[in-house]
Amino acid sequence: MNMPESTRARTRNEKAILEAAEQVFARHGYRGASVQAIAEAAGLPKSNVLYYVGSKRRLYVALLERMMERWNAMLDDIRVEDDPAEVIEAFIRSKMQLTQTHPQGSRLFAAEILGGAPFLQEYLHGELRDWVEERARVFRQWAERGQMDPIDPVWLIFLIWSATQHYADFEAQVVAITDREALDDSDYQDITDFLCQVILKGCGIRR
Amino acid sequence: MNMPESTRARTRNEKAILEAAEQVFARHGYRGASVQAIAEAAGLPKSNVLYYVGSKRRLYVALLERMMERWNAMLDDIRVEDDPAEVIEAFIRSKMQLTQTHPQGSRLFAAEILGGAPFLQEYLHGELRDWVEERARVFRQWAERGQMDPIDPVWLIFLIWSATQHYADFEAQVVAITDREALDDSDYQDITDFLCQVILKGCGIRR
DNA sequence: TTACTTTCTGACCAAATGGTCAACTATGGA
DNA sequence: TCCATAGTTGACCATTTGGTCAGAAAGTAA
Repeated sequence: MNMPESTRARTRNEKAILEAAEQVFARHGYRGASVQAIAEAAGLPKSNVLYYVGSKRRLYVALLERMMERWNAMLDDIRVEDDPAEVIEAFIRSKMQLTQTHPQGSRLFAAEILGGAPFLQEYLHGELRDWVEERARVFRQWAERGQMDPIDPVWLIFLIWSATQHYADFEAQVVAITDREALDDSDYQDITDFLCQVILKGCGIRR
Repeated sequence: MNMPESTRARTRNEKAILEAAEQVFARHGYRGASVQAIAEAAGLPKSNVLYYVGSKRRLYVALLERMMERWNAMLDDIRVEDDPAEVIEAFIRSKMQLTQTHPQGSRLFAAEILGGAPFLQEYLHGELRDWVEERARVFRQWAERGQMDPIDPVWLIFLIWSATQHYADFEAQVVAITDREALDDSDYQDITDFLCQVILKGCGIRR
């Protein structure tokens, strides 16, 4: 990796800006975040941040897109012939891993939805909805075959999303109530195992 | 109710302000909300809003306190002799009702936690933590008696909180994916039944 | 009516907002 | 070396921010 100094600085700064911005946007939402605060968190002058990202709006959109990419990378295929237990467990585990590895991104996403998802309407109504319906179809077939209870698949997907997302979005609450400084790997292991157990059993899926 | 005009106007305006503020704070968080926007939503001049509430900060705190009162009103007592199925089902149902009747308040609360809960540290570490531990103790005894599976009670409480809260906080997502304009009473009935069924069964609670 | 209190509001303020720009300093290839 | 390009930044701008205040308006009680 023998890069010219200029591009090295560029990538370094861009990374610092994205990281800082994700933090600030997650904490305060789009309106509540200030370019000044982001610049300070990145250790750069405000003008320099704007030189790199163009505008606050574009920075925000770029972060949302990065998060959607991570999300999409998680969403693998599914077939009726697959084993329900395996698929749903893998689903819970990968969603939980996303939460654990990108809590800031999770919170950024949450803040966007909380605010009425003004930038994500298209994505939610398009790609994501299709993905949910595709899964739902398979879940219903599993239920018909008696491989799981006849529950509404969409509510099940929301249950998994909410239960996992919670540990990023409500981290402050979780940490306060469990009297920890932060959740560590073994906590996340425990929680993931707990969720797999309760949800699979709750849906009548044998494993 | 024959009130003098002055007090009638006062109560009317205060109500309008609280409602408008809950909406704006929920949508944009503390920093992102502007007194101007709240005033417009309440149909009053900004100066008038500040005349009533003193400051943005005090308005925000008053709203959080109102939400905590609603929350506390929901949290009833629990004893080891009670029936687990009944208690947990009632718990899920009352939490869901809070979500349904006060979605703005739910979102306000969520935004506060997302931002690191700067105004709620005390409450989370005090009252709420005590309440959770009290419940957890009883859950553990139920598990020992074989009335439910030996799961971590705190994760269970978080599961119920997250799964219910989700339908207020992520309403924009739910609405987009299910292609509705809004969730109605029968939707909430279905979801509540679904959650009771899956969670009770998932915890090995017979009913 | 009069006297007094409460409600209301436009004008105003210092500070912060997102964004522009001209001037400056690297950097890297010729 | 020289030059063009890229990176950097403080000064600056119009607008918005939360909040104050003087005084107008309206209600209340005698």
